[in-house]
Amino acid sequence: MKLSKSFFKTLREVPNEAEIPSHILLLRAGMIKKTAAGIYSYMPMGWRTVRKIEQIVREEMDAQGAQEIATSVLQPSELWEESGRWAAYGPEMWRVNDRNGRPFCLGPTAEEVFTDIIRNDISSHRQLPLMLYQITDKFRDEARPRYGMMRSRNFIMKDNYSFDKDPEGQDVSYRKMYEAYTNVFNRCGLTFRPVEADNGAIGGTGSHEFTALCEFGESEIAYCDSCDLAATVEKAECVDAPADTCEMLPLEKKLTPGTKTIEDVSNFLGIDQSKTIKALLFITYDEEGNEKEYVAAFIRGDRELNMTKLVNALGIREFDIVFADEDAMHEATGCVGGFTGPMHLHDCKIVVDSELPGLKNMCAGACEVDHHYINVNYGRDYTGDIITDLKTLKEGDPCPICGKPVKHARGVEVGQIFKLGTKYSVPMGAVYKDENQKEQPIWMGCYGIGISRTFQAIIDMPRNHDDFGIIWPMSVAPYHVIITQVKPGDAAQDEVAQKIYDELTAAGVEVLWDDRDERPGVKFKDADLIGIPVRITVGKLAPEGKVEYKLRREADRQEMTVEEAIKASIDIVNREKRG
RNA sequence: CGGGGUGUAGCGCAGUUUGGUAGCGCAACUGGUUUGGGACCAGUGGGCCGCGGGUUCAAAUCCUGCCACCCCGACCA
Repeated sequence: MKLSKSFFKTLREVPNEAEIPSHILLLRAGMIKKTAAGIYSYMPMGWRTVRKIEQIVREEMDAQGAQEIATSVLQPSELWEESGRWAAYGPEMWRVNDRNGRPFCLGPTAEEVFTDIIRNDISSHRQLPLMLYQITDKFRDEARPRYGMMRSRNFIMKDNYSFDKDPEGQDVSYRKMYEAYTNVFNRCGLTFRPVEADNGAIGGTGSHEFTALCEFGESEIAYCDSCDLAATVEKAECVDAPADTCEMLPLEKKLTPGTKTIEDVSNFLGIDQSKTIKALLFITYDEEGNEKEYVAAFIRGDRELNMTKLVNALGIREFDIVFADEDAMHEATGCVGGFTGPMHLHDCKIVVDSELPGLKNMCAGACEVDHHYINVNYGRDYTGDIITDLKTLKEGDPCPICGKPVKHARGVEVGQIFKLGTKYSVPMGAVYKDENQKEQPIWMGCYGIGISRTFQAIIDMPRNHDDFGIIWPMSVAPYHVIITQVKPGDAAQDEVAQKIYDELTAAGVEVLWDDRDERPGVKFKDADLIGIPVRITVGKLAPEGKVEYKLRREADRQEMTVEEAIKASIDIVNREKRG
């Protein structure tokens, strides 16, 4: 491709819509353009990279026996009514009506459509297992699109669905996808970790998130250098503090004026925050949105509550619980803002963190203004309706597997895999006949890769950009080699550049030829900005049959003969293009 | 959805306080000189000043309603 003929434009200045390096570089390099908030268009150079990522995904999916299909972005509401998700999905779903007023949505995902597709055609155990996938636009009306393609409202997603006879088959499919995803992200040049994740709204019984580590990520993960621990912070288990072995002391009420926070009361009484019990009050709602019950959660004063764990313990949906105004709840439950404790509460479900029963002689609110109890003990002074781990695993806390201090990292979720069980097949009637002619529900898995998010996440890796621009890994670079011709029209240079272009192209190398009538500085800056891995400069050495060879990732430049440069290019491209 | 901010040429911005009919840099176009790390000179084109309503002889500027976009948070995977 000759750059002079390409629809191509770079920006010298930073567009004010962009905040983080990867988004700035995508815009400056002319790879994408914004069409509306969270909605982007891909320009030729950017689209080439997207297609390369898709190709890597296709190769890895096909290698695991998955077959590609394509479904419409428009999905009828009936299918979602069947699974129960038309009501459950909420405002994130783009809903549209056809001319007769029939409701449709722009697909945010496609469990229902795929289940519908297979349910009529799968009837025998002989047809299983089966895996189908697609790479299509997905739509989610995000409350707050952000960071370019990291959180957008319209994005490209590879989604696939596995259909198996039983849980064992489901596990096999799941492991295949785990492997495929690991290969995909390695080939794309991402630094990532597969981490255990919560199943969330999708449901099911097991999940991993593939998180690309980067500073601006929205996911927080906990991991351990000494063992295999890697989990989202929501999912990570927490080790209970060791149980106290001391004797229970007599309960005592203390006057603690104005000490509404844990910090205040621990300072006032001169005790450590880890000897206090913190109360958090909530109101939950049923599926119709009516108030259901009051919930009081208790946790050690220096811990942080993990909402996901609380929601799972209560068996409710995440958006059916809100923080409560404790003072307003006084009449109903006896709690008192800032002084609520586990004693004297009524008409209120009490959830106690799993380590509290082992901790002796704690300090807790007395449900009375300006008073706390000391020497509060589980069993003797209070009990809970549910006892479960409610803690957020914090950096430096002991690892739940090996006990060493855990680390935290931020990252972007580029893929997630789920075991769905029969969550969709049962309500939607996706069944097969087993060897004994008995009808059985199909066991499903679903697996997603955010293609457009991966596209940006690659750039966000520190190794894939610098002050001058993008540094694409060979596997996803829009072109492998850029020929920077210093003076187009110069006979010797024209001849050398043409020869390199022809020979590399013939060898299967993708070449961008900068033949623009620009000053050399402009061409060098643009070549660095768009991040082509290999640059061959054809300039004043052309009459001697020599060129300059430089890798984007490395600082040094080498003078080479034309033949040497061609060979070096072919070698490195063949070595690295698979990723 | 709550808080904050911004909308002026393709991009980055000034002008708004104190109303007087729009400007700078980059980019584009023409001509010339240049040519190995974002050149220089001369010239040219390009604006519903986010949109609507109001005040005024006169509005980018003042008042008012709306919209869009960005950031923080809530929410979401």
